Amino acid sequence: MLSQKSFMASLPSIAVTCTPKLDPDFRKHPASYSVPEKSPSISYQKNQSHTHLDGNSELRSLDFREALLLIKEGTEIESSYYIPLLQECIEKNSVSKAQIVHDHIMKTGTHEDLFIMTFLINVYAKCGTMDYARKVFDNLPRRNVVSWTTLMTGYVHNSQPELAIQVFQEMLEAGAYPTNYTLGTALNACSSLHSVRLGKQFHAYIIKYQIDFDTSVGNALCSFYSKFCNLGSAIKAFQRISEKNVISWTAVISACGDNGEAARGLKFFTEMLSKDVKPNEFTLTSILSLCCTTLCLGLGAQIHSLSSKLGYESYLPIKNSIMYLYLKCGWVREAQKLFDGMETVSLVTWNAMIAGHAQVMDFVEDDISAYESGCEALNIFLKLNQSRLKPDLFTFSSILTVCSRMVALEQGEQIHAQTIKTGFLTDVVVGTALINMYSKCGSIEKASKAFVEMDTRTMISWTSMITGFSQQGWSQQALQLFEDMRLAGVRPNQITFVGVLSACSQAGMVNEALSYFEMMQKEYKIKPVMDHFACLIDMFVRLGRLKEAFDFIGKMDFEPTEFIWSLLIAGCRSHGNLELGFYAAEQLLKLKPKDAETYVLLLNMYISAGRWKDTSRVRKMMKEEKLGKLQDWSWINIKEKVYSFKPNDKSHFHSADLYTSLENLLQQASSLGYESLETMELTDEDEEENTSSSTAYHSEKLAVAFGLLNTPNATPIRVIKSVFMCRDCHNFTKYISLLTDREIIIRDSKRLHKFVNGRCSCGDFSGLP
DNA sequence: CTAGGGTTAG
Repeated sequence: MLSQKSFMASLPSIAVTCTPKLDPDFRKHPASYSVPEKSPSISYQKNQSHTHLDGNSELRSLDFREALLLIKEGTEIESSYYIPLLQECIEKNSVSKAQIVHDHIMKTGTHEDLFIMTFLINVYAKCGTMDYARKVFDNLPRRNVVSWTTLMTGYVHNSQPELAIQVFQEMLEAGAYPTNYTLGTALNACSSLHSVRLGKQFHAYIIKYQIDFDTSVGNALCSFYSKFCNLGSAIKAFQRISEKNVISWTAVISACGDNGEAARGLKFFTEMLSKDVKPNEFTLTSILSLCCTTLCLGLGAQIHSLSSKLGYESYLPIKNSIMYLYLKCGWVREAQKLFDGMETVSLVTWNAMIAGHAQVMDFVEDDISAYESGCEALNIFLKLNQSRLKPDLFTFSSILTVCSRMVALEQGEQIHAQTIKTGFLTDVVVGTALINMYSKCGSIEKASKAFVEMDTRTMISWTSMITGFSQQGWSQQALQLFEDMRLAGVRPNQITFVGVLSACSQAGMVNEALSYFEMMQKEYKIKPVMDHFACLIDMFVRLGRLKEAFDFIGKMDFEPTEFIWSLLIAGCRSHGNLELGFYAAEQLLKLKPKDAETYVLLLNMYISAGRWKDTSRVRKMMKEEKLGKLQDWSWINIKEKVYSFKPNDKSHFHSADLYTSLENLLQQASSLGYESLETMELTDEDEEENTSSSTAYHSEKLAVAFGLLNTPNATPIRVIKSVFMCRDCHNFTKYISLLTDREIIIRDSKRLHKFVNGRCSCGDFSGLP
């Protein structure tokens, strides 16, 4: 590994020994690489193969050899004869073909030709065989800056940026001058090396020799700064380019996209069009990627038709982006159709499908559809594993997220094993996704182990672990970890503080919560958002300090959301402050909530207070807002099979046993002091089944009972529920955990609940209806 | 030299 120091030491010497002028010949370099317009006769095969030889490689390789036979071995020939053949090697990614040509070149004496040999280096590099590329380079009769640069580029593309920098040094020592291309490649090496310092040195050098106006230098600078999240410098570098080409525009557009400024990227795109710069396939994919982050389906469709017009219709990255855009916008069927119709797919295609379904899980209205999307993602992952392609770090981070959202521990553990085998666990994003998988499945110890075993951690890794501790009710550990994070010099963000404040809230640590709230604003200059206030209000409500909670709402400099009022209402209900509760309910109704759960909360409050006028008013509003009934479903995953339950579900095998065991549990719990609260009407009125039965069971009770009957003793039970848990079920589940000595993990639409020994990790969240 | 796919939230 090359140390940065050695390069820094050598920089001044370039400054002294190099003339400010660039190598006068470098500008000829790109032109001489293109195929001559009048190609020699043997090049006809290339075109032919494009039209109808697809899938007939045997015939093709015969032609390839015949082409070489046309030239007598030993006769010196022009390098341009080899170019089409070598280009074919690149297209086919064929090292063996390259070796045949290479052999021929040696025998005909063409190896004296520096141009053809440099091209050969390029071929081996593109095929991923840097050892061969290096050998060709080492045996070159002479070297020029182009051959040095080609070798460097090869190392950068093959993830060996340190060797690229080393070659740069060798080049300087050999007395060659860097060109704009060399410097561009060097900058790319710095990006891959994650070395801002080294890159800035190159920038200084570039400024010194006043070549920042150069197109390829400027392009490289733009993407270099973009990769280090310095969008301002990236844009500056772009603006200094005197002759901006498509690549410059594409670079600045993707810089905006990569740094979360999609709208700005789109502005550059319109500016580019107004200057009559024609977008190429790279530009179009960048724009489509912006559409994905901004969910601009309409623009995406326009770009789609534009790309067809420009002839990039069948270009795979564009197809992948369109498919991903469809998924992200919820057009699952259209995406699936596109996927099914693709004759060639890449790993990116699979990954986009999996990641897309993971996103669909996150935004679909009901958890039932979310669960189905998750199953679909797992199926796609299974199919990918059966294909010739192998999952990579992108696949693993997405699929682990799917497992965490599905609370699918068994699948998650298998994937964990796979990440170890394939070596992808060393990737920090995969590692972070693993932490989340374990913590969302209620295995906080394993999450913590995964965290400890990481080589490097990002801010998100720390945040995930802090949030994980907090969600499991391990407030002390969460706060301790936050202090460790600060000591490690990692800067927390908004989301980190959500975790910290929620930890304080659960532990009822009012003073700590308020001081962290202040620290966030004063020390880290982070503006509090709704989630931070929600944590604090939740804290006061839990403590029964409703007045303070209410006063805090007044301190916010924005309008309270549905969630804030819901917290207060649920709190007022459990602490018996009806007056404040009704007031909050009026405020909430003014907002015309869009969330069916909120209405059900209100409905139940009014029903239990006997306020029939208000009850019918709320029902009317629900109809006006076109909100359907809540569907109470629960799922449990046992031995990779999924069982789903509706309330009072009797459709399962041995369901009589299920109800008997629930009755038993109910009796035992009652003897320990459990009192059934009035059961919340989750599914709203008109359900005769509910009203006729004296003991109505919400779906999670059935799923838990099913789990108890069908898993060995002491096995944790993991259930997902489509709507929020009601207080009665929450309370009853505490007793079940105590009576059966089991861990019961229930993830509802709002939170994670882990019941152990009669207690829940949510610390009796105040938002329980 | 430029592109498509990944991790954190009440």
